[in-house]
Amino acid sequence: MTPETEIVTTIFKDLSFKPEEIQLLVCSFEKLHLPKNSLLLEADQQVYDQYFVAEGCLRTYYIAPDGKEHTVQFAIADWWISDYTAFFNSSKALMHIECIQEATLYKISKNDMESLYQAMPRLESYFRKKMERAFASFQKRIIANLSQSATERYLNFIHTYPNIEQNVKNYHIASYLGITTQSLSRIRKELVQA
Amino acid sequence: MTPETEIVTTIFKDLSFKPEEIQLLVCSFEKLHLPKNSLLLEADQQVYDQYFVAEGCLRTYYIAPDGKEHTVQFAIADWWISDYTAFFNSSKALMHIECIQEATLYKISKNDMESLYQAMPRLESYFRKKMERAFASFQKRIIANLSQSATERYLNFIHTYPNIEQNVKNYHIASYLGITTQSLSRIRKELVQA
DNA sequence: CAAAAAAGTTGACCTATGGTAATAAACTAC
DNA sequence: GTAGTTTATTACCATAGGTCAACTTTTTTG
Repeated sequence: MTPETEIVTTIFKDLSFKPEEIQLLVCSFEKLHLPKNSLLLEADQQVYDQYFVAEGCLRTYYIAPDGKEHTVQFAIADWWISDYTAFFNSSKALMHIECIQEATLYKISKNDMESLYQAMPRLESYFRKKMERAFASFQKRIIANLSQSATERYLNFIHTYPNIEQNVKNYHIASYLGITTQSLSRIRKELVQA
Repeated sequence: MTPETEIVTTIFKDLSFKPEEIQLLVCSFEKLHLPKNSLLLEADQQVYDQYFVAEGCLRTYYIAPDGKEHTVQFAIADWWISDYTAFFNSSKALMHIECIQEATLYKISKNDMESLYQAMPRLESYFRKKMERAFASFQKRIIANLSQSATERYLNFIHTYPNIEQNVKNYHIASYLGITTQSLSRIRKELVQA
């Protein structure tokens, strides 16, 4: 396996490709390394790309007018990350993306994605299904936010994403759950005592 | 225009089709009428279908273990509705779908959808893009739930969905916003006074 | 149109979570 | 290993929104 084809087998584990397809895929992606605490994207920037996380941990967060941060998404190995609202509309980012753990990413532009879809319809199927799963999990999160207490949401989070919990600070988790770090701290204390 | 092709031009306004494609589409959809207050879907039922709303108003809601209802989605003309988590996974519904205003729907099964995607890849593009927009709007809702007060979310709702507001009860809106009817009532009172 | 049912409002009180601030603990870097 | 910085905890008070219960208004139905 050449270093180039590594990209393809890493990102599209479940698919197989003809040599010329591999060539096309390899040309569409760009590998990049990101140090801890760096910003991959800032609000108001034009969003051309989405990123596949090969290694590391990142988060997408929104800064409200009052200055408070709200984490919308974490991403660890095998996840995709971007400001998707902006990416899909080719518009400017509302959110920031921060590297939480030193990361290796594969970047691809929206234009190149669309070309790949044209060239390989089964790729479009693949991403449509990914999109469907992402949609379903966001829907679950909305339900959770509407129906559960902060304690329930926290338990649910550490149960569902144990690999993320290990990589991120408690204040990242708090901002994902929609509570303050102080509240999370109280919740954690109660859980230890119980 | 025959009554059959009406389905196609209603649902896929932006696309054009060959006669044999229209035939295929027409065979895949089933038209149905739904009276006000009826249930289109109940939790625990197997979900095979999604529905295009030609007319009327429906809502998808989740009933939490404590018995409280949480509205996840409204749908008016031109929207699609289902329990998508269950539809995508061909699993059992977590949610209920209720007809709020007498409705005309076009129903299609997941299997038929997949066949259509095979036969017409541009249909898959069409739905992938729809999915992307739905994903983006759910993301915005998560951000709103995390960062805004109940009053802000209410104002945002009536501004964004004036056509829905007219069709639904206040307690539907409250359950969509994640507050009680009493709180919504207080919020409305304050807004009138201000 | 009258009665019944459903929806919406209001008030008194309660609770989960937020805000501020001080402190402690855990990392980081020299 | 110590100083400095970042992160987490704790305490005390404030507040948005929830709960319960009564009441009013609107809608539905015969």
